[in-house]
Amino acid sequence: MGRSPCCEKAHTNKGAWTKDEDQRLIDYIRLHGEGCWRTLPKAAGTFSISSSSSSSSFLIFCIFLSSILGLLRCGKSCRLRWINYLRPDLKRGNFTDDEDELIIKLHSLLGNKWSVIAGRLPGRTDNEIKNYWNTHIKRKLISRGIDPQTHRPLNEPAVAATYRNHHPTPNNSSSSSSSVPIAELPIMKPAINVHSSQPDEEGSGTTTEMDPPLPAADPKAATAAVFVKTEVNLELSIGLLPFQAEAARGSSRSSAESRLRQRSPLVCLCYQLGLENNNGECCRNCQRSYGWLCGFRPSALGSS
DNA sequence: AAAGGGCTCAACCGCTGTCGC
DNA sequence: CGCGACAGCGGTTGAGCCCTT
Repeated sequence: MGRSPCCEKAHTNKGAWTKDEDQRLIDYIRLHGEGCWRTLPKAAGTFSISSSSSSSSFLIFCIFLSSILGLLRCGKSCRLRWINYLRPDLKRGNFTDDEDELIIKLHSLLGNKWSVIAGRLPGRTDNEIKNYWNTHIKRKLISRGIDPQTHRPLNEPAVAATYRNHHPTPNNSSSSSSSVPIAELPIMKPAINVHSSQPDEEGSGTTTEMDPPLPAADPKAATAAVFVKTEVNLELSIGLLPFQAEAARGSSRSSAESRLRQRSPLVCLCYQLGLENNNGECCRNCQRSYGWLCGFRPSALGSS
């Protein structure tokens, strides 16, 4: 179950925004800046009604106000409208081929982390990229014979399929009994040069290389990418650790972490990046020498 | 010209993570 | 430590547009 809706549906406008509503929102944000989306609508002439705070007098006031203004939008709707449509730095128009390729490469690295991908494409929003992916790029990849989810050939050799059956991923969870040496497997080489350079000052977002690192303002996105000047082999193995084994370690972790642990199993990610760990350290969970991100939970890679 | 099927994209919904009390 | 409020994310929906018949 999620949280209760941020507004009472009966008292809010839905659907397309009018120019008047847009202008009201722009004026308010120009004056006060972004943030406090829940309180913004009231101040801007639209308003939200929290189900927890709607006293009857306030409700009557809201209804009275709405009859005058004819505007009712919840804060969430305001935020979305601003971010996806009204923001002055938005780039309008078609995606360029370079942007296409960058999106494809970023998606192959990050999956459906639209907000992180959008962070690498100045002037584009996560919603826009998500829509564009679903309507254009998916088809483009399929026409190239590439699976848009796995970024692997649609009718790839049986050997690789067999390997993945043995090493299931979220996109491929079936099982098989045969085994193939890792060395024989085709390696997904995105041929992306990931540089350890300075932040993207130009913000052009038009390069087909994934050269500049993610902006410092987006540290989680930075975590998700790899900043080493090399070609990256993104073969990835994921192993689930039993809770009991973890509990046996008897670690004294924070309550927040214990709460997190209740939600998701500990995942050992050993990135076979084609890079040996310089320090020669081993992952304590799987004993692989090239693991550098081990023993964290899937949410640790989250984008928000 | 009309019908209807497909496509696009703005907006909504449900959920998670974080923070403050 | 538990709970509620909030911001933000990704998936989904549906109105309107476009194209074909």
